[in-house]
Amino acid sequence: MLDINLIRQTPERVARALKKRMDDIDFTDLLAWDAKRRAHIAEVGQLREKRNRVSARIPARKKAGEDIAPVQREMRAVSARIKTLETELAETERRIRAFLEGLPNIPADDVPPGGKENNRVIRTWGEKPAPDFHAKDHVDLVTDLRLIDYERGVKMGGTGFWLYIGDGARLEWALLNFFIDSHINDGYEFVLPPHILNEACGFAAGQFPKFADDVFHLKTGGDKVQFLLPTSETALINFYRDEILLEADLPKKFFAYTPCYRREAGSYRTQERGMIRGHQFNKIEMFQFTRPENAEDALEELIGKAEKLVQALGLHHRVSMLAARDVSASMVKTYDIEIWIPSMGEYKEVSSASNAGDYQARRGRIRFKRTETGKNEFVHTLNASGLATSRIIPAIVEQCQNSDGSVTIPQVLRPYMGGKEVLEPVN
RNA sequence: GGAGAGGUGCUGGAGUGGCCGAACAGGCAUGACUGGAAAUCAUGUGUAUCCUUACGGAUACCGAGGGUUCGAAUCCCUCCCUCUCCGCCA
Repeated sequence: MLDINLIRQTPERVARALKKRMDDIDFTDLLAWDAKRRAHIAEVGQLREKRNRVSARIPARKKAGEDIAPVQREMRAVSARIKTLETELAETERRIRAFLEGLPNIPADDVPPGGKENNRVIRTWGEKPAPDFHAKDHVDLVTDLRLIDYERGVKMGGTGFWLYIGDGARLEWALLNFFIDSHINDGYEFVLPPHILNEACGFAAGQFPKFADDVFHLKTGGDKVQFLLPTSETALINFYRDEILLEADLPKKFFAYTPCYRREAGSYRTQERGMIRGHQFNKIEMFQFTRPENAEDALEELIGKAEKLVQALGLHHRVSMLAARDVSASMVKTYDIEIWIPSMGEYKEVSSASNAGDYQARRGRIRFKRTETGKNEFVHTLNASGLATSRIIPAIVEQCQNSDGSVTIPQVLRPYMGGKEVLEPVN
C-alpha cells in the first residue's frame, strides 16, 4: 500500500513513476476524497469536543436544579449530526482504502519501464553445456533414472502434480539441506511456518484481495478465509504483523522451507512439461526486515546469496533485473536468477529476489521505533528464493548428463546423498 | 465434537453509566542519592488521525462491528479470537 501523504504532496511524481507499470493513473477522485475526509474529521472532532464539554457539565447542573431538557435536546441533535458525518466518513475512507490497496508499489528509478521484453540481463555465469551426444530432456532423464514418477503423481493429485521417488526424493532433500545449511551459516534463522494461512496474511503480503484466485482456498464450512500458502514469503512477512520493533532489533533475517501451492489457473503451457510448472513445489525462502536505509544493500545481499547457491551447484545461469510490468505489484525492484534448461533452449526462473520497500509493512502495520527520533517508522521487507527446487532438478539432470544416460551429481550435494556421485539409469 | 472461562496500556491486574486514556503493582527511561552498584526517592513512559511554521492543541482507540443514552471500557445485540476440562487423534 502506498502512503497517501506522498500522493497528496507529489501526485505528479507518483503518477509518473507508476506509469512504468500501469496504463494510466488518475488521482483526481482520490485527492477529492482525501480533502473531504479531512474536512469531515475536523468537523466531527469539533462536534465531539462540544458534546464532551457540555455533557460533562450535566450532572452538576442537574444537581443545581437546572432544567437540563433543552441541553439534552440540543446534544441529541449534535449526536445525530456526528452520526451522519461518521457514516459519510466511513464511506469515504472505504473508497480511499480500496483505491490505495489497488495500487502497485512504486518501481525503483533504475527499473526499466514496460514488460518482460525489457528485462535487463545483469550478468551471466558459466557456459551452456555443448554435449557431443544426443542429449535427453529432463522428463526422459528423471523418468529413466527413476527420480520422478509423473503418472502416479497425476493419479494421486491430478494434472500438474508429480512425485519424487528413491534417489529423486533424496536429491530433492539434499538440495534443501544444502540450502538450509548455507543460510544457517550466514546467520539466518530457520522457520517452519504453518502452511495454511488466514486472510490477514494474504492481505499483508499483497496477495489479497487482487490475486486471491491464484491460491488454493480451503473449504471449511464457514466464510472464514484459509488458504494454502503460495510461497513461505506470505507466512514470513506476517511474523511481525501488527508489531513495533526496536531499531536495534533490525535487521531480522529469516528463512523458511515450505512447499508452495499454486493454482496456476489459466497458465497451462504445453511446452512446460515435467517439473517446470506445477501446483506444488518445494522452496526455501529468505526474508529480511530492515531499516529503510539498509534495504537496497539487503537486496544485493539476498541476490548474491542465491547466486552463490546456483554457482556451488555448477549450473549455468544468468541474473536479470525485471522490467516494471514483470515485477509483482508489491515490489520496488526484483532480480531473477534464471537457470539454463537446454531442452527448452530457455532460461527459467529459480530465484526471485525482491525489495518491497514499505509496501508490505504498511499493509501489515510492521514498524520500528527509530532510536534517534523516538518515532515509529515502517520497516522495509525483502525476500528471495534460496532456492526453488522444482526447476533445479531439471537443470541438474540436463546440464550434468553424460553420454551413457547417467547424471553426475554436483559435488556439494554428495555429502547429502550418502556419498553417491552418479545417478544411473534403472533400465 | 461436548462443556466452561476470558479478551483492558510494555506486563500483571482493577474498574458495571459521567470525577477513566484508565487505579494499583511490575517493567523500562531520565534525574537525585552513591566511589560505583543495589536499595530508596522524584519525574516520565501507548497508538493513530486532524489542526499548527513551531510550542502545542483536539479527537478517537479498553478484541471487532452495531445499538441504547445528553454521556459507554462499563448496559444490549452480532461476530472474531484465546485459554481450560472432557472426547477423538499423529
